[in-house]
Amino acid sequence: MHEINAEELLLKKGVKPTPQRVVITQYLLSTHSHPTADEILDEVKNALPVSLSRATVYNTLKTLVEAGVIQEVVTEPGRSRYDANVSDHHHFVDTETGAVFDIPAEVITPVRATLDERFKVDGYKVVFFGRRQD
Amino acid sequence: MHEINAEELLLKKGVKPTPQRVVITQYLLSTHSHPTADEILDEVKNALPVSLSRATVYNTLKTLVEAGVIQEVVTEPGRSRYDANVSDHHHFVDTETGAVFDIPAEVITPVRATLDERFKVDGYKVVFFGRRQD
DNA sequence: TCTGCAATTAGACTAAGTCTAAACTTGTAA
DNA sequence: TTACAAGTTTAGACTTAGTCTAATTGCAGA
Ligand SMILES: [Mn+2]
Ligand SMILES: [Mn+2]
Ligand SMILES: [Zn+2]
Ligand SMILES: [Zn+2]
Repeated sequence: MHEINAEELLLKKGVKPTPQRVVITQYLLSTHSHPTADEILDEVKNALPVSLSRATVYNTLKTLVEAGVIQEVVTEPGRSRYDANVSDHHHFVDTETGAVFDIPAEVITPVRATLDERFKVDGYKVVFFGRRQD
Repeated sequence: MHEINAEELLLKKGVKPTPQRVVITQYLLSTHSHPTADEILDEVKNALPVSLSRATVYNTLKTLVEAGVIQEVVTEPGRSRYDANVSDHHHFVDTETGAVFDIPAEVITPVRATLDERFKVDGYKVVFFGRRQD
C-alpha cells in the first residue's frame, strides 16, 4: 500500500508547502466525502495544530485547484465541494442525503455526441443521481 | 409553428396563473439563455407592466420547478439557472463566456454504467464543456 | 541582521438566496 | 354587499458562501 505524502505532492505540483496548505491537502487526501470549504475549515481547525482563517481556506483551495492538486465539484446549488481525486472520474449523488461518490471513467461507456460543428468539446462530466443503499 | 401559451401551461400543470407567474413563465419560454434569478428579475421588471419583488421571483421559480413547468440547472458555482426546456436533455457550457446550450438526449450515446449494486440510479446528466464558435 | 516578498489573518464586504410579517387578491358564504 | 379565509405578493431583514482589504507574520536570499 502506497501512502501519499501531502508535502511531496505540493512540491511536485509547484506549490510551496506551508503548514496550512499541507494540512488542508492531507485532509482532502484522507477522505472521499467531497467536503465543502466550511467542512474543511471545521475539520482542520479543530484537529490540527496550525491556526487557520477562513480566507486561507479559500485562498488555499483556489491555489490547489489552479495547480491541479485538487478539483472543485459542483453537485448542488449554493456551494462547491473539493476532491483530491483528480483522476478522470464522474460522480453519483444520493438525492436523499446529498452524499457524493466517485465513479471512475472506466466503468461507464464513453459519451459520443453528434453536435453542430461549432461546438468544440474539450470534455464532459456525468452526474448520476439516485439512492445509495446501506 | 405552434406558439406556447404560458397561462395554459400553468393551468395544465396545476399552478394558479397569477400575472407575476405568467410573465416569468413567458420570459423563460421565450429564451434559450438559461437565465439566473437575477437576470429574470431584471428582464421581467423592466419590460412588463406588473410589479415584481425579488421574493416573488424566488417563490415562483420554486413553485414552477415543483410543478414541472421548468427545471433548475447548475452549471457553475454560486448560482442557479432556470430552463423552460423540460424535455430530456443535457447541456454544453462555453468555458469562456459561461453560455449554456441545450443538447437533446437523442444526439448522445446512452450512458451505461457498471456500478456496485448498492447504487440505484434514477438518471444522469451530462455537461459538456469547451468553446462554441461564432 | 536586514530586507523584501509571499502567505496568513481578522473582519468588513458582497452576492445569492431565505424568511417574516404585513398587505393585497380572489373566491365563497352569509 | 359584506365578511371571511386562503393563497399570493411585498419590502426589507436576515443568513450563508465566498471575496476583498489592509495589517501582520514568516522566511529565503543578500
Ligand atoms: Mn474518492
Ligand atoms: Mn433551449
Ligand atoms: Zn470525486
Ligand atoms: Zn437546457
